[in-house]
Amino acid sequence: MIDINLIRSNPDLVRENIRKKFQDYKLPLVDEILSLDEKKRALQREGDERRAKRNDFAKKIGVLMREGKRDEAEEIKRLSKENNDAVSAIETECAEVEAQLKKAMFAIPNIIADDVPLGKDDSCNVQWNTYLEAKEKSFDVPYHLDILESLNGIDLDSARRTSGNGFYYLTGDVARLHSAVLSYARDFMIDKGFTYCIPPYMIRSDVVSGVMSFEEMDGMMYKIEGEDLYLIGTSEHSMIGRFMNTVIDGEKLPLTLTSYSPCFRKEKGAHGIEERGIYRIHQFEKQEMIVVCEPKDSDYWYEKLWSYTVELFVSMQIPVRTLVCCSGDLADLKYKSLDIEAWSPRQKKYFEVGSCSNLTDAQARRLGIRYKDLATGKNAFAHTLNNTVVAPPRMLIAFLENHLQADGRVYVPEVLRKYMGGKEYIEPAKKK
RNA sequence: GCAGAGGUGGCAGAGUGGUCGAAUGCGCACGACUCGAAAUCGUGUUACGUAGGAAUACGUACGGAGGUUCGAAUCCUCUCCUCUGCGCCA
Repeated sequence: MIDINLIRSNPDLVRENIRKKFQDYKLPLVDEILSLDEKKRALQREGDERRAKRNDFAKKIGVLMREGKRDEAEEIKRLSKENNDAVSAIETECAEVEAQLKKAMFAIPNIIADDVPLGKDDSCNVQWNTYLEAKEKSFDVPYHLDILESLNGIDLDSARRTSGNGFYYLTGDVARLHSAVLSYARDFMIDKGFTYCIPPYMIRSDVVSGVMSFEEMDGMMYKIEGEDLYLIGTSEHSMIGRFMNTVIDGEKLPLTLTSYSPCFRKEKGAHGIEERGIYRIHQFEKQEMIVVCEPKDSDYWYEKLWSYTVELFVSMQIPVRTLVCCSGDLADLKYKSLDIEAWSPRQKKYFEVGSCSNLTDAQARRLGIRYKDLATGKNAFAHTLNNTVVAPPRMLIAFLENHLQADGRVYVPEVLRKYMGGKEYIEPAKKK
């Protein structure tokens, strides 16, 4: 959500931003907002006057009652009642106007950064850089499920019986590798000075509706029956919800946090051959990074955040590239965003393993995340950023494909070995 | 889960229907005193919205949502949270 003052003072900038995002159908919203805003303020002025009157009447009645002037008090009571009817009429209308205004404001996209490339959809995203050489293998790399099976590392049949499609059992060294990657990623971020955090895995509906739209919620969130609780789709939900409607002491900024959580997603409407296996699933685990900072620092942290993920993947010897998200592919709350993609030697292309976003103050304004500015002593909206550190098991696809050897073994990079009992290779299961 | 107690400003803590945005204390800021400090004294010190250049004015907010009333921190209903005891349990 953007600052309404920006629409009041510079509606053309807001319109231009909407055009840049190829959302021309939203252009009428700007004028709609301006007129609703004016209407709301007029109603508020009128309501304030009426309420001032009500307070006045009430005081007078109090005085008259004490003095025992019953009749006069009754007369003012009658006037006050009339006035109160007007107050409730205005309040009802004002609430309606406010609801319309809020709805329209939610639809206005955040102002995007100047350096965001313009484009209609993800086909216009721009490769920024590559890290490590994306080498082709000397042999045909099998589909990740086949690699997992060759390692005796997955049981999808049982998972389908116990939980249905989109779930998995990871077993043996693969399960251990899964944990090893998360443990390594956790320690990696702690070494970068981030505070490790394990958040609630369920959140209330008011937090859910704060962090996402109704459509997103419907498509993603699992609800706990009989409770006002939802399983989180990412730890960002509970990590950002943590600061909802709070004022953070300016001295405590920036908050640099890294959180672990399982993530649960309905993934409504997901299908396709490349999604067979553990690419798109209902349950996965993720190490995330969250930064809450002063506005002047968010550009700095944005660059830091994505570079940490790159560094992490490189240290595990997995080639990655960075892909700058174009204007049309950028979610409405985002100022800028960059995907981290890992190399798939099987598909001979990169695929997404993480996403880094600077939301500037849009998310904070929506959720009421403020900080006390040290210099001015005033409260202001903070900037929020988030980025994936690593999210297995999807990330394991890249891992297995890149580290599979011709003999069927899977190489374990040095940095992970201490989490893998010192193993240098994961051995394939013996054929019967 | 059951029973009891409670949720008020940065903190502690009064206030049980009417000049209450809220006593008092602490903290904090500024000033006086002082060579300087402590102590003391004085002044100030919530947030959000609307109007205004500003001083300021008005409105809203006493966990949250509704209700009663001319008027609610105060009464009623629901709900959330905290504490104490009991129960249950990794």
